[in-house]
Amino acid sequence: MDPLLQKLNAAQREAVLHVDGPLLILAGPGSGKTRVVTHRIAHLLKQGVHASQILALTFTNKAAQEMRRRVEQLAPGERVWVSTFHRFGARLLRERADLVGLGQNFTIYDTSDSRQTLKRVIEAEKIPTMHYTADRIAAGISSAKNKLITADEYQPRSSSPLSSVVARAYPAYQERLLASSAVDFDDLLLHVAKLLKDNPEVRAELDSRFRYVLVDEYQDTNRAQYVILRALSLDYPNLAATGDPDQSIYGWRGADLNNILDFEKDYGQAKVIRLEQNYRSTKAILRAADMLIGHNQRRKKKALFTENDEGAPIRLVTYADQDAEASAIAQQIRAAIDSGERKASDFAVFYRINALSRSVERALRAHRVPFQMVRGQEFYQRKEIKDVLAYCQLINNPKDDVAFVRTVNSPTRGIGKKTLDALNDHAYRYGTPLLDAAREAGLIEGLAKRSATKLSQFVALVEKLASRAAGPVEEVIGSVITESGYRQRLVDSDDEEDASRLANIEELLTDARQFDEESEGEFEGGAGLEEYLERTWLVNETDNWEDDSDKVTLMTLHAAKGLEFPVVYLVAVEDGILPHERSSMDTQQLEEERRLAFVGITRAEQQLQLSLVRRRDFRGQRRMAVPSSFLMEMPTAEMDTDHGGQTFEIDPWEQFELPPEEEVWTDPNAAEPEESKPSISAAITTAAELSGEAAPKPSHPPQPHTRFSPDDFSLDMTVRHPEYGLGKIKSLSGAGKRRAATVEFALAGERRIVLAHSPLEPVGNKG
DNA sequence: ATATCCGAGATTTTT
DNA sequence: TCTCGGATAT
Repeated sequence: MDPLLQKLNAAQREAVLHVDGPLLILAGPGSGKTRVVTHRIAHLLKQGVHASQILALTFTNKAAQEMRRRVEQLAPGERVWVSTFHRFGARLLRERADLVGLGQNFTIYDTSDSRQTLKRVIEAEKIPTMHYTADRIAAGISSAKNKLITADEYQPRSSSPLSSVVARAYPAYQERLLASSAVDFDDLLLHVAKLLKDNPEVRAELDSRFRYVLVDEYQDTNRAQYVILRALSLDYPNLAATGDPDQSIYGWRGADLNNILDFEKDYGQAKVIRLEQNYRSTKAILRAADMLIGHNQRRKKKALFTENDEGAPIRLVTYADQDAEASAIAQQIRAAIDSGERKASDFAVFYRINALSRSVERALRAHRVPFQMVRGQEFYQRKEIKDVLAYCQLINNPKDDVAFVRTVNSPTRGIGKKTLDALNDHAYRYGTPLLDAAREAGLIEGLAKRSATKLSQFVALVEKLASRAAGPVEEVIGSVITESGYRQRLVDSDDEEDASRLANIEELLTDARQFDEESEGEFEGGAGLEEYLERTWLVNETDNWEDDSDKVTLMTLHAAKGLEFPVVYLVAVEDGILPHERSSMDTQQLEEERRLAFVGITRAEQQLQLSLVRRRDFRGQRRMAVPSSFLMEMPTAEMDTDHGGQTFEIDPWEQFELPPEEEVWTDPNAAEPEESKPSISAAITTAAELSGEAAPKPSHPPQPHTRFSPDDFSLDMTVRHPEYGLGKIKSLSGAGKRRAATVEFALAGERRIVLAHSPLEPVGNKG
């Protein structure tokens, strides 16, 4: 038999052997998906398909690297294009930038660059924001872009005040991006999708060039990505999509689950293959995961199974508070390492929100357990790095306003806010980039002579630097930090923070040298500044997560996707955290939370511990925690609820009423737990109480003193809030003290308000 | 131009 | 409780 096919199960083999026509691989967790995809590429090559006809798209750099590495193993020397969606978009866009009105030297703005641009636009154009933050507006723009709605197509919905703000801001923002010859992350996809739609000959050419397109994590594609893939698979519909609807956790970023659910509808005669055998986890772990995800409606059913051992039962533990939770975990890990049973890198701790990492970090530190936290975007986000790179951006793309603003007074050159405001006004009035405006500084009214001179000096500096842009990147950056005075400023400073900044800049030089050396072989005379910049834009820190160092890994559930660990701890399996309170109102969002839990659980190979606490201090407030409703959807009866030799005798699932003085109260901004949901709570004797520690003091809500009782409010009623103004009640839930209303305010948008604790009052009619 | 003070707001974040 | 941004003071 073909050695390529050995060690593959029947379903995997079938997928690998598939050549022509659309293919959907539904790959359960740990089912050998990457192996199948890479083997399939190798098989295609063996069948005589040319490497240049194959395009493999992933979401992360890490995934792309891994895939490239494994293809190289199977088919050495073949140059298959494996890339992230965004990098692919950037490449294509550089070739055809003219078609969408960009220069080919366009800049890619990261999230904070684009946020800054939006703020300046709103300010300069005096766009009324109606109390919406730039972040909210940016999110609105982004979600429109994800849905492939362009600035001139965008229509506000009358039901959403935010959308009318977006309708004003979006075109202005987009115009400014274009004037700066810049794109944001979303544009990399939007422009490409639009380009393919509007230019049939380009589309046809690319469709035929990329005969075989493979996509990873298809469940996470948004509308723009869908359209791109579709455009590349019309004449040659050999699209192979790999994914798992049950692991779709980026709906909030625009991922559209329908893309994968409707694959067979979109691509006639699609072959669907299910990879259902799991090679990663024990039976006990897989069973719980499967049972949990079975509660989702929007999915494609899979019959997950494993030939692995039954394994240890899942542990389900309740601790007194988060410190007890964290130190117990740290202790367990410490003990396992000390006994030689495990090494640190065998462990991972997952949490729903970053804020929960604190206590775990502290405890691990206290127990001297080495750990690494996976936090995206560090190195390139550092101020000094961004500053220096901004000079490079400006050299590469003189229209880049963000780079201009960043560099113009850094190091300080006496160009302050006033100067910048005048310059900004001028630039917006004439629709020119800031650097061009600075060139004619002498002509700007309201600008002091001194300021104008300083601006001219800056322009001269930029021109001088630009004249050297063609050399090796290391030299370019070298002259930037010297000529700009940036290095000198840091050298002169006696702030120790600046010393480390200096070190970081030196590190950047090293990085650039490496880049020069690496690209030497690939391009004639090395790759240019632009390629270097593109790499800094599209690579992030998560890619640098060291999987070879012997440390415990701490990360959010989102970051955990695609990884696996022998032992996994999932903390704070509590109502309001997992599922997150912001998701509890909407079934689709709730299902996404369930998938998030599913992803977390299925990362575990041998052991899994789910934990929760009775009392959680969060945002300075103490709350009695309620076990996650997801726990009821898992086989808790077979789990091990024993904790550190101390047995909990009371059935954790016995329902009980909270004593009145310990009543959970909710702050006005927090969502109320669903009333219809059966409330479960752990009546467990905790270690703290056994050890005689005083019972937690009941916390007191601010005393409600309204003249109105919660029952005075009814549906559709018009109400007034001292802060948010007038609004209308859209829905009501809960009863008594917990009765809460969702109010649509004319100015402030939709808010959820717990009536007993709010100054909300009815207006006029009804009662 | 920098220090510092207050208030609001606070999921998740592949690129 | 903590952090970030805007406003104000020095």
